[in-house]
Amino acid sequence: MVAVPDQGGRPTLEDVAAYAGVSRSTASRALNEEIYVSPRAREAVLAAARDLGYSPNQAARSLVTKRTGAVALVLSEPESMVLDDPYYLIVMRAAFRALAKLGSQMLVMFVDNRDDIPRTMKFLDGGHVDGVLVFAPHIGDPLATALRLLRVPVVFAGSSITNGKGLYTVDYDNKSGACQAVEYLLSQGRRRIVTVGGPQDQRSARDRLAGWEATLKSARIDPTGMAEVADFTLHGGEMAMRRLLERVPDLDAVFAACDPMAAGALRALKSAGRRVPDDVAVVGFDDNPRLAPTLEPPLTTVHQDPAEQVGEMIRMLLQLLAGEEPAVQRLVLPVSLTTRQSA
Amino acid sequence: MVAVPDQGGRPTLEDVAAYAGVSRSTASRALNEEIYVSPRAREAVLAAARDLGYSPNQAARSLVTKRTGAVALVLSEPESMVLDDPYYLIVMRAAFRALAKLGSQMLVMFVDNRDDIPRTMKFLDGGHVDGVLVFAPHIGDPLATALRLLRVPVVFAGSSITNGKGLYTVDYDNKSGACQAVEYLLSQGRRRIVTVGGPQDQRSARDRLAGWEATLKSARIDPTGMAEVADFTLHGGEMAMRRLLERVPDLDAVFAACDPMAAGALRALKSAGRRVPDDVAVVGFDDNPRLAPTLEPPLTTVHQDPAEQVGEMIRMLLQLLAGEEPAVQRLVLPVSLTTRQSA
DNA sequence: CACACGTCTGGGAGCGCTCCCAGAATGCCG
DNA sequence: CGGCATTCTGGGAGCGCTCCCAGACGTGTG
Repeated sequence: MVAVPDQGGRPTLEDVAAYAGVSRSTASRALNEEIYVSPRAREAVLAAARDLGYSPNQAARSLVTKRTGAVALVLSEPESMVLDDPYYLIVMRAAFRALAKLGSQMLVMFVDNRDDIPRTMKFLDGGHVDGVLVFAPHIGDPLATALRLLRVPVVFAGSSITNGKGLYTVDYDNKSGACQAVEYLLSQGRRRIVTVGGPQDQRSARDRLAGWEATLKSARIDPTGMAEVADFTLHGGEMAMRRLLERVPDLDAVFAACDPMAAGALRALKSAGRRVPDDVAVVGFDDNPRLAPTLEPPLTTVHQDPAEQVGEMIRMLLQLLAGEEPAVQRLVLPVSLTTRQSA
Repeated sequence: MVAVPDQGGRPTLEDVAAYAGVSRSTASRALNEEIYVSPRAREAVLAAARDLGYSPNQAARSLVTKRTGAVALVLSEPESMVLDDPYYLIVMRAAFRALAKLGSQMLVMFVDNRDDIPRTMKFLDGGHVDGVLVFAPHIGDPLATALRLLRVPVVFAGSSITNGKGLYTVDYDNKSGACQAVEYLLSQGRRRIVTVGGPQDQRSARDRLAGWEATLKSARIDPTGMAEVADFTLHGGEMAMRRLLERVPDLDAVFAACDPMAAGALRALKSAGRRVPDDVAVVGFDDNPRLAPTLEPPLTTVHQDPAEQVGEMIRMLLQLLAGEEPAVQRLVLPVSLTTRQSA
C-alpha cells in the first residue's frame, strides 16, 4: 500500500447537506434516487453536489452496504502463452464493458504460477470484491481448486474443473464444434481428415480432439495416426502439419483445434505445394476476427465469441450475488461453423 | 452495483481480539506489524486470525487511512488497435506485478471513445483509487486533457501531452532510437534508406520519423520521397513497403517504425525477390520478444521494454503519492539497438 | 372534527477499522 | 527502594456513509 498526500478536504455528504440546507439523510436519499424526497430538496441537493464537486466515498458506502462494487477477473495462464493471442484482451474488454454497465469495476489479477496463489486467495477472500470470474483453462490447475474455498461467488470459464456442486461454469460446446467441422468436411467428400490438436492439458483441446475422433469413427474411418498435437500457436501448428504431411501424404483435409494453428497448417501446406482448398481443405476453431477472415484463403472455422461467454459468466455471477440459484450450473454455449474459402 | 448475499458473519478485528484475549487496539497493532506489541500478544493474535480465517475489511481501513490500495491503469485506444498487438498485455502484466509487490491492486479501465470519458473521469475522481497510470498515445486525445483535472496523481506513458506543469510522463527516446538505427545502416554502407513510419497522430511515430529524417539530412542524404506511413500493423507495413519498392527501386535499407511493420516489410521484400540483408537491410523498432527474434532473418531492431517503462511510471507515481516531487517530471528512457541478422 | 394514512424529514446508531491518549506494567539507574 | 524512562495495553473517538425510526407535515375519509 502506498502513501497518499492530503486530498485537501474533499466534500462529504454532510457538506452537501449543509450547503443545500437539508439533513444528511435527505441528501443521501436525493443522491441515491430514492422515493420520498420532495422535488425541491432533490434539486437543492443535486445542485449542491454539483457546486461542491461532490463524489461519494466508496469506502464508507461499502462499509455499510457490504458491497464493494468490484468484480475480480482472474487469469491463470503462464505469461508466455498469454502473449501470443489477443484472446484475453478480448475477454478483458468484454468483461470491462459488461461490468461497467452494471456500475461495477473490474479488477484484473494474473496468476502465472503456484507462488501467486496464496496472495491471490488472500486478496479475493479479503472482501475486496463481490464476485470472481476465472479463466483457468488447464486441467488440474491448483488455483481452480483453491478458488472453490472462497466465500464469494465464483464463476469459471471453460470446464476444466469438473467435480463438485456449487461450481458454476460457462463453456462452449467444443466437442460439438469439432463434430460439425468434421461432418462438414465429410459432406464435402473428404475422407483423409487429419487433425492438429491442442495441448491435452486443456479441456477444450481434449474435447475438440474427441469430437474429431468420434465423428470419424461414426463414419467408419480409422483415425489412427491421423492426429498431431501442438501448443495452440502458429509455429506449433506449422510443425505439426509438416509431420502429418510426412506421415499421411494422401491427406485431403485438416481440422485444426484453433485458428493460429490453422494458419500454421496453411503455411506448411503452401510450402509443400498443396493447394487449399483444392488439394486439402482446412477448418479452424475460434473464428478469431483478426485472423480467420484475413488468411489466404479465408478460413472456414468454428465460430465462438469470448465476449458472449464473458457476458454469460457475468449474468450467472449476478444471479449468485442476488442469492438466486442459476437455472444451470454448467452452461454450455452452442457453436456453429462459419464457412469461408478454405473448406 | 450488484447485490450481495449474506456473507455469514465474517470475523472482525473485534472477534480476533476477543479470541486472543486482547483488546482491539492490540490486535490491530499485531496484525499491522507495529512495534510495541509483546511477543506473547502478537502470537496470540496471529493464531486467532488464522483460526478464525480473519481478513481485514478493506473498506473500513480505507475509510480511516484515506487510502484505497488501488491504482487505475487507463488504456485509451480504440478497440481495433488493441487487439493486434500484445503490447498492452505486457503493460498490464508488468503493472500488475509491480503494484502487487507494493500491496496495491490494479484496476484496469478501457477508454474506446469520447463517450467513455465522463464515466471514467467520474470514477477516477470518486476517490476509488490512489493514483492513475495512463496510456493515451494519440496526440490530442481528449481523455488526456480531462485527466489533468483529476484530484489524484496521474502519470502518463509517452509524451503526447506536452504542455503544462504538474504533468508527469515516462517515455522512451524514440528519436534517438531512430537515429541509432539509421546511423547503424549508414555505417554499414547503406545510402538509399527508406522508412515505413507509424500513424502520425502518435507522438512516438512522429519522433521516429523525425529521427530518421534528421539523421539522413545530417549525412547529406535527401529524404524526399523515401518515407511511407502505415498503421503499425504487419499488413500496413507490407503495403507501405510495396509502395516504396515501386517508388524507390534502388533502395538498400528500410527502417520500420515498429516490429510488426518490419515483419510486413520483410514479407514484401521477399515476394519482390530481394534478399535480406544482402540486397536490403531491415531495422525495426520495439524488440518485441515474440516477434523480432523469430522473424526470418531475425530482426535487428531498437530495443525497448514496456515493463521497464511501467516500472518507472509506478516509481514516479509512488513519489507523488508520498508527497515528494519527482526529480524529473518528464522522464525519457534511453534505447539501444539490438543487432541480429536483418541488418 | 377526529382519525388514519401517505409523504417527507432529521437524528441516531453503527458498519470495522486506525489513531490518539491515558495509564499500567516493566526495566534500570542511583 | 524511589524515581524515571521505556514498553506495552485498552478505551474512546471518529472516518463518511446507509439504514432505521420517530415524528412533522399534508390530504382524504368517516
